[in-house]
Amino acid sequence: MAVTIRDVAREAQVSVATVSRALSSPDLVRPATRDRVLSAAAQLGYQPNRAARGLITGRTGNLGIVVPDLNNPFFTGVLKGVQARARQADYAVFVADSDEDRTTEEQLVRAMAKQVDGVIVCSPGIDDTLLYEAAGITSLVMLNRRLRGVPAALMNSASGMRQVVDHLVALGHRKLVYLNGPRTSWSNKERRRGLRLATQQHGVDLVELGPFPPRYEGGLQACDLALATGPTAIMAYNDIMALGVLARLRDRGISVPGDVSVTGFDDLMFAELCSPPLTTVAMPLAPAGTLAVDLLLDGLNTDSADVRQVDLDTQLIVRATTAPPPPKLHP
Amino acid sequence: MAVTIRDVAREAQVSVATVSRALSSPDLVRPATRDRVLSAAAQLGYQPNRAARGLITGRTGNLGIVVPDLNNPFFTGVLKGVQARARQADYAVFVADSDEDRTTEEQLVRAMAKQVDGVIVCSPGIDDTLLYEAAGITSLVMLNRRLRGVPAALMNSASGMRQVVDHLVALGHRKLVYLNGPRTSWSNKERRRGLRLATQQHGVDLVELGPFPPRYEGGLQACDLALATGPTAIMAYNDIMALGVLARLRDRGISVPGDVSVTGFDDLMFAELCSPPLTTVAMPLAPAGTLAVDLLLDGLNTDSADVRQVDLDTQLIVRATTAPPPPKLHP
DNA sequence: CTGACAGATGTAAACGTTTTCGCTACTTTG
DNA sequence: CAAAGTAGCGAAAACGTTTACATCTGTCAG
Repeated sequence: MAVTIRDVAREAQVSVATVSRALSSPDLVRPATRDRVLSAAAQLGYQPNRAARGLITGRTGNLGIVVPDLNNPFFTGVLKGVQARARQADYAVFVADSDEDRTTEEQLVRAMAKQVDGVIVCSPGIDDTLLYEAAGITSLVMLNRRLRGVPAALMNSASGMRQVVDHLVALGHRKLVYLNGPRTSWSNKERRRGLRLATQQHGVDLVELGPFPPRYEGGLQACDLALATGPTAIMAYNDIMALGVLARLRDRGISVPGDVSVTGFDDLMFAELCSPPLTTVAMPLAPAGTLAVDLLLDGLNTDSADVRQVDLDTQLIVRATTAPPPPKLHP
Repeated sequence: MAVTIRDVAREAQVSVATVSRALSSPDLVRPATRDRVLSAAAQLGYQPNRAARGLITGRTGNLGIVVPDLNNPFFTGVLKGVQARARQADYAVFVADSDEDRTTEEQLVRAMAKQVDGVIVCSPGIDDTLLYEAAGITSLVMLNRRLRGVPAALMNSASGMRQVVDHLVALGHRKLVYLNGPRTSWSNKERRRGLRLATQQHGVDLVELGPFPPRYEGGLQACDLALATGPTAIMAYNDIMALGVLARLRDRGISVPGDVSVTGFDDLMFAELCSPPLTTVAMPLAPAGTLAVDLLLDGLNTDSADVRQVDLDTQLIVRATTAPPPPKLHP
């Protein structure tokens, strides 16, 4: 049926061992025979059977990524980076969607472990203990989550939040409110950390609300609570929530950024397209994806035991939802 | 290292053959021994090595999907369906992003072919001949594209477009303009087909413009051209273009839906969230994904040579961008 | 000239399954 | 009761690689 290494061997008048060597470690065979093998392989259109190779080497040439929701542009952004880098390294990518469910998430990692050389986990939710357990089965790289002894590709949310606060304070805002995302999320913790530091340093008021579901509806709900605290700027956990805030503000006839400023986080596509365009923090999604792959491959190829946790920079994108606060009515 | 079938055999006091049978064709072994094997396997945490199995069966237990752009929510919608159905059937999913590039698209299909039992192709761009060639290497299922002899999961765009026209005509619109997407796209052809039929039948005016790039910028550009033809309703090829149209209309101070109605296509997330919420056509994305997997598995398991091309229904979603046209100023 | 050594290649074992074939023991049938 | 089938199971071959080991040739040092 398919052309095997044996066919190439016959065509090139050598043994299968020589063919294998000529292809995988070329410096072990004489140049003349190597050329004969290579041209024979090319002529027959030979492609090694990865299953057979994997059976003996223990390597699959695959890697996996498990994400909570493929419909979330955040994750597809990193997936895109993962995909591209993996292809360069001649790896194939398994993708699994956990539907935000922790138990299936764990099942997925476990099921993948058998067929991949490593897996990238983008899971705000899943338990530490389960992750450590999974790390025992296969090599792991975490995305946006710090776990002792496990390599990680991190995006510097704290720095992004600091940039937001700096920006708002520079505009003259003194009463800020932050709408929390999920309590368990590492990203939310980081954002709060950056937030606390920056607001304390600037000596401005900060009210924290939530947690809210990081969704449009969460933004709608949070908006009214936020307004009740009388802020001049509302910082949402992410862009989708910010979109909900914007919608609710419009419904209530409150002008953005005239009466109140709004910021998001993530810089998803619609942040640029909504109206007014959203001031937000751009996350290095694709770079984080490629970095995650690099970390994974590093861990596989070098037997050094150093686990690297790399921080990537984030960048405030100023658009049209932030402006100086309105002048005080009763000075 | 890992627990193999031999370990299970020893534990259960049977031969490896019996273990294999107990797991893959349980009715071939006596219930008593089957139970012994199963409990031994469970106790040891045995998981079959898929590479070894694939080596002998010729099946990999994987399937692939190649999409033009992972950042496009349309494709992640179907990917999500694919992923879910594949998992139910105990298949793993390779995903590849071609970055809208035809040559890499072909390379990807070719590279995947070796490691999967079949691949789902969501490619408006790639050549027919290349696809037929690929179909020779592995089993193929097309998404939203009709190709003789190749199974396909199709979404009935024509019907969706008909629903749009019916809706607009019922509101009283008589001058419609359609903004074409890519000429080569099967979906665009289908939408035009439905459009032509419906407008002729209703006897209303239709102006076609374009093709435009199916993006936000395409919508901006198309909007001005559309207005110049004096329509009361603008139908965009897809939601993203419609978003551009809405933005441009707002900039020009034209009220939606007061002065002009706008419709999109696809019902992506932001269609519901933008303002005003967009009247559009919902596409069965996830169902199409699961259908594609079913078609693929059908083709693999049954040796019947019938190729099925299944149409899925689309559904008009009326939101706030459509209304009766403004009364004529000069009657 | 001999021994050792290096380079190039071949032989065969191994990887973990599935599956064909054959064997045994039992059941059915004439 | 003999012949023929059948159910249940084990032995071993096969899948397509990689790689440890063996073999062979030639070169070089002594």
